[in-house]
Amino acid sequence: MEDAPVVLLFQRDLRVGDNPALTAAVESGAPVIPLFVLDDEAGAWAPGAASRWWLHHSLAALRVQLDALGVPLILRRGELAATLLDVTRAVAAKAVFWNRRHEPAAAARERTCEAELLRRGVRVEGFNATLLFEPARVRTREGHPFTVFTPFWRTCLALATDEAPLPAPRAIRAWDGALASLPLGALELEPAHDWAGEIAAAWTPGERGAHAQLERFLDERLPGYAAGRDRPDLDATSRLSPHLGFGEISARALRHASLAGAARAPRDTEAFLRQLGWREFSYHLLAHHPDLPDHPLRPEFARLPWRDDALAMGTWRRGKTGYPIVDAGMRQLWRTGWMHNRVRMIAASFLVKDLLLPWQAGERWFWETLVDADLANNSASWQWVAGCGADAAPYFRVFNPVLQGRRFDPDGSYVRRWIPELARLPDEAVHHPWSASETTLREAGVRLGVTYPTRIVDHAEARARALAAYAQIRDGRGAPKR
DNA sequence: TGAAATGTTGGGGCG
DNA sequence: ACGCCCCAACATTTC
Repeated sequence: MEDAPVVLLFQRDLRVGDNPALTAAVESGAPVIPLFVLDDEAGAWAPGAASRWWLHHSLAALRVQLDALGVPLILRRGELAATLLDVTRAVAAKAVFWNRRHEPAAAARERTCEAELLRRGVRVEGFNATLLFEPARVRTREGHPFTVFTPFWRTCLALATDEAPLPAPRAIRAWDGALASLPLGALELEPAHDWAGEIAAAWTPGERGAHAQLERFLDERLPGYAAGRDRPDLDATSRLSPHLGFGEISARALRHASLAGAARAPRDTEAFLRQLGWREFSYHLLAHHPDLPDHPLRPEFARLPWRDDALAMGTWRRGKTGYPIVDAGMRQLWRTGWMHNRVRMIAASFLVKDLLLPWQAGERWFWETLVDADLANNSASWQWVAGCGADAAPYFRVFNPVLQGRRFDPDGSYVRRWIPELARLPDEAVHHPWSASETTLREAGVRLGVTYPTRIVDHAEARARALAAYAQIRDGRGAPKR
């Protein structure tokens, strides 16, 4: 029994570098069996279509890396606890190592697994590989969870260290028994139709792709990041979010790498770390408010008179609202599985405020279509936009899609890229084609209502409607003011 | 990590 | 020369 193996359960940590559970498993001296379990019964927030596409390719990449280290990746499909019990029994494993997940449902599932495994005499060792600051670690002076970002992040920064990431193991001791694995295709993660064609061209899932992207970011984009990150026309963001989401690279490695250049570009480094901070804050909120994905943190928002308009919802999803910056974003999302963050805010504000459709509907669409869909980030951000979150934008803060477009896509190149039918409009008309003259439209080959939709709502009217809806709930009485 | 409405000020045109 | 008005430009308040 001396040579009983240990199982290494991969979750959202699909990497061999800076992987604490993997390092501990290797250092235990026992043979290591790497295992990934696809749990189709993982509940309402099981990965969406875009995430499943990414997961497929990330697992393929992980398998290649593990093969090079001398161990095969075992793939299974089924309920997590039952599968772990099956596997540990079949190989007589003495321990299971994993990096913890922090989503409440996933964490609860892990606790069940741990109890069941312990009951059968299998040791469990859990690690943190996902967050810089686990939710329980950061507290106000009163000992409460934070509800406001700025003091939260200040407290984190006071705790912060700059730990170097763990090196990848040079080799992993293989188990010499036989253990069946499903072929990757049997997980059925890839979409049936060719929806992913353009997504595939835009990304390289896997740990190597993640590090290549990080190097590009540090060299080319970190200088100027603070100012450029809001410009969807510039390709000035890190584009690391899906890699980070699947744990192909760790937040710790990102912090360490960006701090190495902090002296050269302190403001830009700080701005980048701050984005990691928002992710930490989202996990903090989710951990302390498990129903964050489904229910507004400010309960009165459940009484807001949201509309039920499937037609408008479809128009938004397909990028046919008639507001170019919104439509460009929604089309970028559908075609590449990603949308620039500034445009996410604009498109989200438009759904919630201009269309008065429930934020959960937008949250669900993003969940299905984003390759970087992350339960904490997605739900916290939608609540922020809707104004019902802990540290949310006030509800009356309504983005004007024309002004936002002009400010952040000044020559309209982002709009032109994703809405080619508007490409020939002059700069001053590209963000509001409805106010262009007949001549201008004709010369640009634009026929409103034919080649490009007429706008679904008038923003000024929609804004007034949203403010009126908000007024109904703000005093807690349900009666309109005045 | 807004925008619109409203208020204030000061320069210049003009009778 | 003077007062009046207009209206940018900027500041403040409100949604």
